Amino acid sequence: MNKKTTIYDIARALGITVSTVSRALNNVPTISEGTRQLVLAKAKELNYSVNKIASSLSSGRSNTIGVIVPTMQIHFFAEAVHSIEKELKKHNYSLLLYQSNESYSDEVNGIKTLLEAQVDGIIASLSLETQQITHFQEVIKQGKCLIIFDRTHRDIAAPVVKLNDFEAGYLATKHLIEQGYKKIGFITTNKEIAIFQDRFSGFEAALKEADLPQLDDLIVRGELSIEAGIKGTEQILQSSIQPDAIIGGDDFTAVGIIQALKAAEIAIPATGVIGFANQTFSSFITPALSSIDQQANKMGEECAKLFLKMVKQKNPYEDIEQVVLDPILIKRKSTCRIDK
Amino acid sequence: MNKKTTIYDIARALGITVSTVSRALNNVPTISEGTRQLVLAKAKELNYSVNKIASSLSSGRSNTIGVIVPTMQIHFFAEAVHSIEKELKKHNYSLLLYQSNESYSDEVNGIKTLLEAQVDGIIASLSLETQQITHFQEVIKQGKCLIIFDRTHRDIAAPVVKLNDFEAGYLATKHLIEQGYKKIGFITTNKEIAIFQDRFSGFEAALKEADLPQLDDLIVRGELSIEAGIKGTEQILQSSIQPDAIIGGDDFTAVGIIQALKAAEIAIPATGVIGFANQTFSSFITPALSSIDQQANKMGEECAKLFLKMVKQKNPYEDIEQVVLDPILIKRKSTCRIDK
DNA sequence: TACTTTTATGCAACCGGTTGCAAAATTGTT
DNA sequence: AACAATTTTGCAACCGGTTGCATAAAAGTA
Repeated sequence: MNKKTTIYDIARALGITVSTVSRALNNVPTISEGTRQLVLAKAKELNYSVNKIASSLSSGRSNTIGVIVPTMQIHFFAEAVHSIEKELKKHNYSLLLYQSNESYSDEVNGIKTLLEAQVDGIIASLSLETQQITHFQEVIKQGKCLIIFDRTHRDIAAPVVKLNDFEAGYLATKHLIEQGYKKIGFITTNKEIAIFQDRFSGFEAALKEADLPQLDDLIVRGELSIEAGIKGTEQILQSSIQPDAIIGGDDFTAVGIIQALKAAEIAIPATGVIGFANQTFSSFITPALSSIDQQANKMGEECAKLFLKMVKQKNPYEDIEQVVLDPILIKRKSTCRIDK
Repeated sequence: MNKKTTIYDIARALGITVSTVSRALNNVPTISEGTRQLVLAKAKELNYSVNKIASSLSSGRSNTIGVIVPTMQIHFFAEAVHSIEKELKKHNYSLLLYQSNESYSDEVNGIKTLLEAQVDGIIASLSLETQQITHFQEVIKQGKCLIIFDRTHRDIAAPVVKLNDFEAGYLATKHLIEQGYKKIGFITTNKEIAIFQDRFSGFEAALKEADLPQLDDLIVRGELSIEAGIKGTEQILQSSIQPDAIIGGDDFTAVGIIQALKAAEIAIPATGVIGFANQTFSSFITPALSSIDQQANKMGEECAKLFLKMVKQKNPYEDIEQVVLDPILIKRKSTCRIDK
């Protein structure tokens, strides 16, 4: 492979200047139609292809956006990244991907890397470990667009896209109550993460609204996983009160709940089970698991749109927008003992 | 935000040249320890951060790799990308992500975009539509490292990382035979994609080896999906021969098979079911689905390693390597009527 | 035809680093 | 102390575009 052709080659071949060539290639209005065509033709002839690196350096815009997510192994994030990429691609942005692997130091490093790469903006969801947020403030300080989604942090003065998790918890609980369940358990995480706390608050609110007691024996705080769902359910079943429904902090936990109930020969949906996230598998496990959809795609889309809007503004942090998506209740067998 | 500090600022502050600063920051051995320390200290003081764009332009290396996958919505690809990113990050490479969305023209565009971005290499898995491969040849022609994984194409003269899909089909079938299943059905795609064809060939080989007949009535070619699994199973059940096991072209199809068998009140694993991919959900549906693990993570890792190896060579296409991973049989309830 | 406007192009600096080669500074040798 | 060998640093070109400003060319007007 001989050296790649540059605008200098085109200019030389045509006996014009590189500035003219540059303008022709970028459809700058001040160029005459005639030369534009000449340049385009010659560019094609020489198999020219821009060097975006050079272009970025001189223009100061990289047309690249950085995305930091905990891990692509979590389907929700893969889905969100999918949508972000799909949306931004339409506007000629490329996506630099960085996984924090749920580690604070990796996340800090990710921000550093992306800033060094001169991204035009960063869309991020925080790692479970993250407490300090100076690295995010640095992004803002540099005047780059920053958007936080799903796993947010109240102290970051940047636009946010998230689910109304309170509403999610409320919806799930209210649905159970409407189905006649009264003694409702909840297996969730003991970590202080906003989304999980909010879900729980929604749960509490729905109970209060229906004048139902919150039964502490039915509430387990630990991990979120199939295993944790099983253990949690076993623990609940040993308490003096028998639950007639259990909410899983996420769908994996809910699967564990289902397995434990089956093992204990407790019928579902006589005893109801619901989870959060509406994972792919939720619809086809037995019984099909009711869940609250987290709208990963919509969230990714909104992030992308928000970025496109911000990047156009002189001062992106003028008024900080907050997009709160409504959760969607997906009713399936595991909670429907009345209708259906 | 005032302008970012550059090596010029550091040089000026220290009364030395930018070349010296550059060398100090890059740990070039020809620099004296004294000045290196001075530069590093001043860099920290001024909160300096490299501009990788500038660095890339002048050095000719972007330290970025492009990854093209059909879509992150497919868990296998998300998982592979996860591993690629994780592995390459260790070696200071960043990852530009591009989804072809199973579209040929998008894929072509992806290659173009990544080349323009001056990536040091591209790791790709082909879209279902792709027949022409000139865009990949362009990558090779430019001397950039190209690695194809999973969805490969015989005419691309680049290293490949893939699963031994023949072996996968063979393993699945042999396992069924060992479990005493004799009338084995297969629901697969009608598309001519190597991996699926290979799986089927493995199926045929295992049957032949065991002197079992290949029962055409039990073979359905169409789509791969839960729906297709259900439809396919219904079709098979209507044939004159009743199957005692059915293989799903992927785990989703296998889930459909399970659902259809349940609906027809046919017991599993009296009638066996096995799929391919070992999706997350496979282990916890009822009955737990046996499957062939596709080793997404391992595949990603191997791609990364292969790239790191190639990128060091003067002529990356000297001898083209091919990494073929062995599939792993995951035995679960859905096929284990003997032991366990 | 001469002069003003309005395009279209060229000039040249700039973006922020990297790197081969030469020159200067140090160190070593006798 | 003089000279050679070695280590450090500086010089300057280069990577491949972009863009504000000036100038040349084309078009419009009187």
